[in-house]
Amino acid sequence: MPHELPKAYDPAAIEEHWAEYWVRENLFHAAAVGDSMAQRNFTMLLPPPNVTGRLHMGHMLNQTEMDILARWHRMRGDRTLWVPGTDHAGIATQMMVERQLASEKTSRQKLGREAFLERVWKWKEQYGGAILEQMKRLGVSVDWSREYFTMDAGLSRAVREAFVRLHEQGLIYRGAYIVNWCPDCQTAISDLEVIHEEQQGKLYTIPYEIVGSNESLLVATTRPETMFGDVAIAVHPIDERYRHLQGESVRVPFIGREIPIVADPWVSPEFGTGAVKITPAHDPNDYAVGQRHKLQSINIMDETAHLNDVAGTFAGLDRFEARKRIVAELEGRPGYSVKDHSHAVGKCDRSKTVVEPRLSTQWFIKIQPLAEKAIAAVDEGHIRFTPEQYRKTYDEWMRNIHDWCISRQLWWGHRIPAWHCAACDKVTVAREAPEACQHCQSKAISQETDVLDTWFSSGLLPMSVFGWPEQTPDLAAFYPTELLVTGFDILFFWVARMIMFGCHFMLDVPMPDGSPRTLKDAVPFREVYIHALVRDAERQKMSKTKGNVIDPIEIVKRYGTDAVRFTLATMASPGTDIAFSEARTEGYRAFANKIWNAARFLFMQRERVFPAGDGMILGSIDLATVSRDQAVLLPNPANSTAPKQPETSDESRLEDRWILSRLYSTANAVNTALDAYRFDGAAHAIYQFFWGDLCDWYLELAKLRIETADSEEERLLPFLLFSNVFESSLRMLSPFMPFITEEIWHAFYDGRPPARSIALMPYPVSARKDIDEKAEAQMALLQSLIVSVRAARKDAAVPERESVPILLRTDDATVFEQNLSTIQRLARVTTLEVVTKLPEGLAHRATPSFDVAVVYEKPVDATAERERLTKELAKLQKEKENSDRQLGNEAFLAKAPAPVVEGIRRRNAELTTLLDRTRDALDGLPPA
RNA sequence: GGGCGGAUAGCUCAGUUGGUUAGAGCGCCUGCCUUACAAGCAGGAUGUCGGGGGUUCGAGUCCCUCUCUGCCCACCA
Repeated sequence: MPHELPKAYDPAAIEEHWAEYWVRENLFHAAAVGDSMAQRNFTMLLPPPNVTGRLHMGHMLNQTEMDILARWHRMRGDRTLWVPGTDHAGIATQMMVERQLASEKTSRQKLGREAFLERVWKWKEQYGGAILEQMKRLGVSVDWSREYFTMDAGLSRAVREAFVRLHEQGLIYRGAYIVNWCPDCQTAISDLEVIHEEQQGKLYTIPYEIVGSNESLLVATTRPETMFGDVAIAVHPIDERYRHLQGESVRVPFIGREIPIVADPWVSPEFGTGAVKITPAHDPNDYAVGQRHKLQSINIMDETAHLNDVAGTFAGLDRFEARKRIVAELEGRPGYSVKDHSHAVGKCDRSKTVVEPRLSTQWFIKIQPLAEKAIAAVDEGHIRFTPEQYRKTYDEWMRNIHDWCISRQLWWGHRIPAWHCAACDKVTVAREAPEACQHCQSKAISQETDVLDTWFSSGLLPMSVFGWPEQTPDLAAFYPTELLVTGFDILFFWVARMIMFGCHFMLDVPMPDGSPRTLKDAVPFREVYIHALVRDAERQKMSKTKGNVIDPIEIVKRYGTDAVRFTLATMASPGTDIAFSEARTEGYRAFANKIWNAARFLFMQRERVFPAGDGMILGSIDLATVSRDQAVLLPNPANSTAPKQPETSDESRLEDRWILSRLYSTANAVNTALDAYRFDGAAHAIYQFFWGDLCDWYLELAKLRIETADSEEERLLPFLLFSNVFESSLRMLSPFMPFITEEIWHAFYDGRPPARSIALMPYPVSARKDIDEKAEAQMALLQSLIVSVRAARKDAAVPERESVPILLRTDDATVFEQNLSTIQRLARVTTLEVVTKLPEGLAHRATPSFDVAVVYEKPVDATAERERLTKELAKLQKEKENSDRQLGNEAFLAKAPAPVVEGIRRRNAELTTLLDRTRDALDGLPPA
């Protein structure tokens, strides 16, 4: 039974089936062993989505790009591995579960650490897979057998190993420093997690009473509530205004503590009053000043940013409430003033709470030694960025890097493998829980309660997913990965950290052949492709608060995954954000529909050419690996009784040679574009070829040839050729539109496909010899004539179905005479007569190579024609003038390369002809 | 404060190392239900390439400058 496609293309009806099929067949599994060593690797890591995540448009763009590349590489024969997984997302997940607990009128504190963690794991099991399920629906060609979670046993072991090694190497230290504290999340966060927002605030000038004087020193601050932590007032050493006060003291308002006036060059005399309050426990600059002057630090707030007892009567107040009260009480004091002041405020990336700089004991990575290798890796070209500008961004950041605060006061995450001793107060860092303190052997030890920053574990992924620190076959086979595709938003969070960790740890792992590893092979990936942001159709950033978030699954339901993928691919030009437009998607659904219907045409013709019942199956004639001439001659492997195929030669029809040449040109364009991550270029080339060349021209011609054929042979050739080109096109399209191509491809082979999936077939490639420039040029001429005739017919208002004679004036009519039947069929022409002069009054078109007129009794609309020709004439004249000017320019003739001059000469000659003909035609019109 | 982008047709965007007539999709106009497809076919209109200056035989493309706009980084209270 020949395979039937339903009349209407319905993505919903086919996509789910194939999505499941690909997973079930484990189609995209890559083995670490067994493959030929000659094979090239193509390995990528999926940027792990948060377990709390739902798929958004950014994911879909990222995954579409990765999937196109993965499928393309796989079809080109590379050993392709794409590893999926999810991230435990410390803060996000903990907050999610805490919210759930709150709705049950309980809290993590009430549950206790252990019960809470159990609860999070339960939550993870229940909801954590949602995003992966969504990915499965999108059909991404990942290796599901290698799916990981960042808190899996193996990956957790890698985290401990990395921590312990860094500690042993003296690159991890613990101490009290000013950190970014989020009072809402109640944990320290890294610099990267703080987002600075310009804000309209106030600058308060506050009088501090000078000890032993009636006068006051005026101090400007944006944060009056921190005054209780003041330990000094600083002025610039050479500031004349305050020189006499250096060494004196002032009293902190409200609490009356005496603090010294110190001189420090960090103070800028121009700002505010030139006198700065120093609050080491709550400001990084002040902390530095405090260190220089050996001042103490006074912490005035608790974890929730409420003032503590130091604040006297203000104790217990929230920091902002305290500010209000303080300001109210200062109101009216002599010297006190307020003015507007705009400044950047740091907020917690997750909770949007204003970050409180706070002195606290945390764990840090001494980052400089890691950064140096990471800088070298990129400098020496072991890692390439696309677009290239990100290399600079990366470099800039890496060179100005600060130590990384890696401890978080959370429960969900990798608990720091350090044990505090109650006896000697020292810390034991170990891979596994120790029996006793390594310093004093006391058994009174307890594990550090802090967990690690989530990015610590994700930074290790390129190693840990392959089994590091074990030297596994996977690690040997797949490290380093080839490519990382990601958004710029996690360039520092993730990309930079992976590079630092990879370059640091992997140097110690020998190469598979036992030789020592150098930086070149220690890098976690060789290329980084940074993609754009997906915005809404109005170029607005998508956000929940704006309510303009586009749910990819919704869009996919309406238009099909293939159409959405194709939309993203065509719009993905590097460096520019994507304004996602449904109108565009609608257009590409139409494209999918076009493919669908071309397939239906093919299958209907197959029944006609090979009447039902003879079991005729088309062979897989692989145009990718055979030359143009062989393509048509290949025997059909599926049926030895296949009719003898007609021979092709130079006398074969123009359109046949042309469509093959176009197929190869397109394969070339697509491969070149994908090599440079130009998804847009690749998608456009395929679109143009499939619709513009194959369907609009070749299919139309083939259809007419099959219908009017006199013999079996005449019918067979266009059909087989169309069939082959179509099958090649499916393979070419497959990475972009995996679903529809899979469906049609299986139908094409009528249930007996040469492989389990089109995704396992070879990708079309081409060589220069496959491209027939002569055929492409001749066909272009022929197309130009047909289009001209159609246009002239329209001018003359010839009814669509009526055929008319045409008159042609040309120097060389060979191509037209050889392809008369093509012209007759596609332009509805009866006879073609070559003349030396066109009669006046007929609808006509002029081109550089020919003049053509349609013979039709109805006269042309003289007014409309005059208008058109006048406009045309003006345009030609302008171009002619330009061209004349250039050719009259000695400097141009002398300096411009010969081909350019030649081109302009040729064009100038054409213009002369065109101008003459257009003038003639205009003169030939009846007077207005 | 430092750095990086963007400005091309009504809309969203391409435009390779400067080189002949600046392109695509959508939208728009006209005519067609031609048995693969009206999610279609055929034909058509549309641009002082943000402003100004410069380099060059030649600039959408290179340089300077201005205007508008987006983003990243940053410890000035």
